[in-house]
Amino acid sequence: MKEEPRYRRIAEELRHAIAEHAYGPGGRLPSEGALAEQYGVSRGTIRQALMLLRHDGLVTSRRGTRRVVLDDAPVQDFAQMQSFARWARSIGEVPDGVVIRQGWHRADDEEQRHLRIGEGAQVFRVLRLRHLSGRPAMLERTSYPEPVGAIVEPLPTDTVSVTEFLERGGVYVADAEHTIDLVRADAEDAEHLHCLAGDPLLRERRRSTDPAGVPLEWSEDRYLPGRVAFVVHNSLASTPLTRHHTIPAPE
Amino acid sequence: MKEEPRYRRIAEELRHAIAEHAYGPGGRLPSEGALAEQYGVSRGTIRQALMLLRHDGLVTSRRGTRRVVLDDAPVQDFAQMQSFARWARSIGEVPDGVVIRQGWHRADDEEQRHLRIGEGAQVFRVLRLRHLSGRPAMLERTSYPEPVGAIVEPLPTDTVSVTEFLERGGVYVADAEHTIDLVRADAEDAEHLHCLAGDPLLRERRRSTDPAGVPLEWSEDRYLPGRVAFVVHNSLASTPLTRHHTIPAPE
DNA sequence: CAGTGGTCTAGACCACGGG
DNA sequence: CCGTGGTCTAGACCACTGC
Repeated sequence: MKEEPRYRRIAEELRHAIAEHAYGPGGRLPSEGALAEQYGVSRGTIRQALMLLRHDGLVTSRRGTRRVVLDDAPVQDFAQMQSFARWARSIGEVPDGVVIRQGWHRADDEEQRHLRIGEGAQVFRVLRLRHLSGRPAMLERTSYPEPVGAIVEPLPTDTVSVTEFLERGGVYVADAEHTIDLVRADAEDAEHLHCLAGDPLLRERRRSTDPAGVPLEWSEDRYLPGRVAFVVHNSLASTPLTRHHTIPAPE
Repeated sequence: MKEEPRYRRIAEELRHAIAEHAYGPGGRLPSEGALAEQYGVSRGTIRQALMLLRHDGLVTSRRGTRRVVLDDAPVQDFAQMQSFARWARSIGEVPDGVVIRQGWHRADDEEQRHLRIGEGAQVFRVLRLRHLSGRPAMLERTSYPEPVGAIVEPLPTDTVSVTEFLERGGVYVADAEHTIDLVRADAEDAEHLHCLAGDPLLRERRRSTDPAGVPLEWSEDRYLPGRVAFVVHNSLASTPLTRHHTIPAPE
């Protein structure tokens, strides 16, 4: 069992206090000094905890006044964003996953670029259909570089959570970059998602990396519209969301 | 003129050094101690600077080894994400905006909730069409609460950047929450974006707040597909991106 | 004006990675 | 084992808000 650092545990306590409306919404948090005394830690540690809440958009912070509690609490952690199965369970749905096709291939240009691998390298491609409580929700095309692919390959095709299995194998995701846009269903999408070719889908392309910055997967996920939305919090303190121009592809 | 804090200026310098491939990609940054000495500041200040780069996904960080430079540099700041005009200029396009309709109304339920205002309150609604280098790109339906609406109302209808005007009026955005999903064009969308009713559009709903957490605007922006994508960086260190379940609306 | 959060310092100890 | 970043402390001064 790992011991979480002090500031994370404090942040967790404050999260719960806020969720139970101990202060607001619109209410004011105690001052940093008061919290430091209350928890028996230094002000610096309290500030680390509050920084976490700030990045999640749970509290404001400005010089001169106490922090103000915002009403909306987007309570979701990195693990839930990273794993379809975990996310589904957290919203009370039953996740499900079926491999439609998988195999080793020579990496194409896009895979070489996103997985940062050389020209001759092999990747393990998996086409997987995801259900939410029995209904098709998303079609996932994932490419794994050699070492990760070797771990994924022997998995049963109805494995619900690949992420959780990889973690047991010591593969941890630390960072992910997501690109969200819109795409039209191709014949394969249509077949598995039970829609028509040409129907619009919400697309999330994702590259996940380990703590050392080494790419672990490159995935293109296509969601049926109307069942899922992506929420991002952006602020002066940290700006993880950017808008990108895309060249109209000739397709 | 405002003096930027030391750690922000250092982060800026490191950003440039990285952009000019002084270390990588894949290279290692100097140790925190070395940087502290080099810049003549304490290690804590260096850590603040590096934290900024980490949140943007520019460098890794793990105990035991030096930080590693990642190759992709998403160089875009909060101001560019917040303002269509600024963003357009930063990618070398000419922004343009035309008000199609505007006026005061009683806030509906959604506006009351998102702008955190009472039942009788008035909002100023603006329907604005945005161009990128002359071609329609996005249709924007924004609601401003009373005080902000009063500032926006007298603006000429071809004002390119409302955000920049508001800043000159002392209205600063500090936080924004974005929800991204897919929607079908209605008759009005189709007319102004030159597409067909029913065509899919990329939708970004946004609430912006000031440093005190007071809502400044609630907006629903609909983008023509293929010209824009949203990019988010997510990590164990901060998780601003979440996936949300939406109830299939009967509309 | 007093109280707040923002910045910064100069230390300390520890957990972890890699040789 | 050494060097690294992660955590934490106990101070200090300043900028800003709100009374």
